[in-house]
Formats: sequence, C-alpha cells, structure tokens
Amino acid sequence: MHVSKNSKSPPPSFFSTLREKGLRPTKQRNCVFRVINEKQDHPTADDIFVRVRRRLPTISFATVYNCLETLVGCGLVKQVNIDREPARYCSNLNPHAHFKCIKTGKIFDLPLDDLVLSKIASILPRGFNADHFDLSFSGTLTDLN
Amino acid sequence: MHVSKNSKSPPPSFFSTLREKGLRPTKQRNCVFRVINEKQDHPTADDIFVRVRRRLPTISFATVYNCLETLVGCGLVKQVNIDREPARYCSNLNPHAHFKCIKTGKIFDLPLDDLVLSKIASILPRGFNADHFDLSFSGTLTDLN
DNA sequence: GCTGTAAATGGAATTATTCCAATTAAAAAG
DNA sequence: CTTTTTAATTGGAATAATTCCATTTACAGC
Repeated sequence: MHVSKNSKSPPPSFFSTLREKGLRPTKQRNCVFRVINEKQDHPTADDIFVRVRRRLPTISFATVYNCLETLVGCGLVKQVNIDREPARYCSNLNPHAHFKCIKTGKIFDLPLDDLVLSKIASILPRGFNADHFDLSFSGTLTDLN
Repeated sequence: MHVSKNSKSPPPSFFSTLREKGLRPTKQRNCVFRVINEKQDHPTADDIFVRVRRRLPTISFATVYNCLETLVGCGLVKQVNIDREPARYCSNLNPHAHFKCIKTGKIFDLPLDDLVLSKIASILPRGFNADHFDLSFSGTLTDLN
C-alpha cells in the first residue's frame, strides 16, 4: 500500500481531472461534484439527488448514479460504505477513517497521520498488495460532539 | 474501544451462548452455525443457504437470514461487509481485518495484534466511544497466496 | 453545420435483504 | 404427559438501493 506524505493536497481541478481521462465535464457532473463539496455531511445518492434537483430540475436518478460513479472513478470524491447502509459520498480526499454515531447516524471523518497509515499498512503480509483500504468505527459520542 | 488480550479464546458454546440470552438452540440455527465453522471461506447468505439445504432440505431463505441475524447478534459469528457486496459470514472471532483479492474474489483474514489494535484505537478523539470497527483492504496478491 | 461518440434520461429490472401472516416447534406450567 | 404459552420457521410478498437498457440529447472534432 502506498503511504503518502500527509500534507493536505490542493483540491483537484474538476475540469482537468476529467479531461485528462477523456471524460466530459458536463453540467450534471459539475453540479453533483459541487453539491458534495458544499456540505461535508456525507450525503447519500438520494440526498445528492434532492440537492442537485434544486439546480437541475430535470436531472434523473440514473444520472446522479452515473455522475457519482464517474467522480469516484476519477478520485474526485470518495464513496463511503459503512455496514450495509446506502453508500455515502465524501469530498475529503485526505487519508481518513470514519466514525458513525449509532444514536444520531452522523458520520465523522477521523484523519489518519502517516504513523498510523504505516502501522495499518504493516498488517499486510508479504505478497498482499492493497490498493485500497477502509476503516470505520461505530459507537456513541459522549458530551456534545 | 476495548482492546482485549489477544490470546485465542476458546470457541464459544453454541448452546450456552444462546441459552444465556433466552434464545432457543434450534436445529436450523445449529446447522447454520456449523456450516459457517466447517469451512472458513466467508460464505454469503446464499452460499450458506445452499450448504444448509443439503442437510435440512426444507429450510427457507428467510430462516437462514433469521439464524444469521441471531448468531451475529449473539457474537457467535461475525458479519463481514466489504464495499457494496452481499454480506459474508465469518467464524473467526479473534480481532482481524479482511483482505479481498480483486482478481479471485477470495477473502483473507489478517490477524490484528494488541499493538495494532491499540494504534487503531488511538485514532479516536476523546468522546468517541467505538463499540465496533471494521478494517478491510482490497487489492491483488503476488505469487501463489 | 455535419458526424461520431459520450452522456443523460426514464423506466424497467435486478438483487440482497426484510417483512408479514400463518404454521410449527420448543419450553414452561399444570 | 398433556396443555398452554411463547418463540422460531416458513413461503411468499414487499422493499430499497442500485444497475441496466434503449432512446434521446449534448458535446467535440472535422
């Protein structure tokens, strides 16, 4: 597994990233991308559909799914899968884990520093080449987090 | 998060565990439990249904799901959720992560020692009380793992 | 402005899982 | 050991997230 220097990387350009892959930066893709970046609340495809519809009232559900697939494939957003729940989408591209509060359903990003990342990578035996990993917690929050 | 001593714990008694919770150790539950323990290959509910049917030809799919829910709820088996795929079930009750080979689909258990467990626990900020966590990798295997 | 390709659209299809009402089996009580 | 109570099983229908498909629309290069 590749463990990068953990300095916050600049937000990738929506346009150049798509163009580099020969994909078109359509208004639907752009709108889905912006909606995810506007509010860091880990929306589901459903949530995103509702928000995008306010700006593009004729967009279809299929298109939202298509856009999400494209954006995830390009690395412009991350898909978050926790347990068996509907997928959520996340604009945080820095290495992080997720914590889900089972009382409120709210999801929190937990940044992972290089030390932790290398510790996690060290779990892998020789010959196991991970190109992706997921770490998620669920539990409760004390106080008023 | 609780970090236990990592000595292999004895396999929990199917009967006593259910009894303690006021649940009945039925032949269906027992059969599902045994099927999962016989072959450590992370079967899906579907796989389990097929295997159990060989011994209990009248068991229904709903019952397999009910049994799995019960067994997971009792801590007798673990449910493994990787990405958006059908849930898999696992008899390994010791702390471990999962690695999925994207070529073969095969899933491997990666044991987690106390040092790694405490490092993982250290990610949690104060006030975040995890009662559960999931760590999974996906990638490819070099050689003949 | 044409032409070819990619993307968007709406609706149907899929699939894992859950729900429900009726039946059966197990435990408890007598 | 029979009756009663309660829990579990069953089959089928329902649900819900996601994917598929055929058609239409939009964009890019010529």
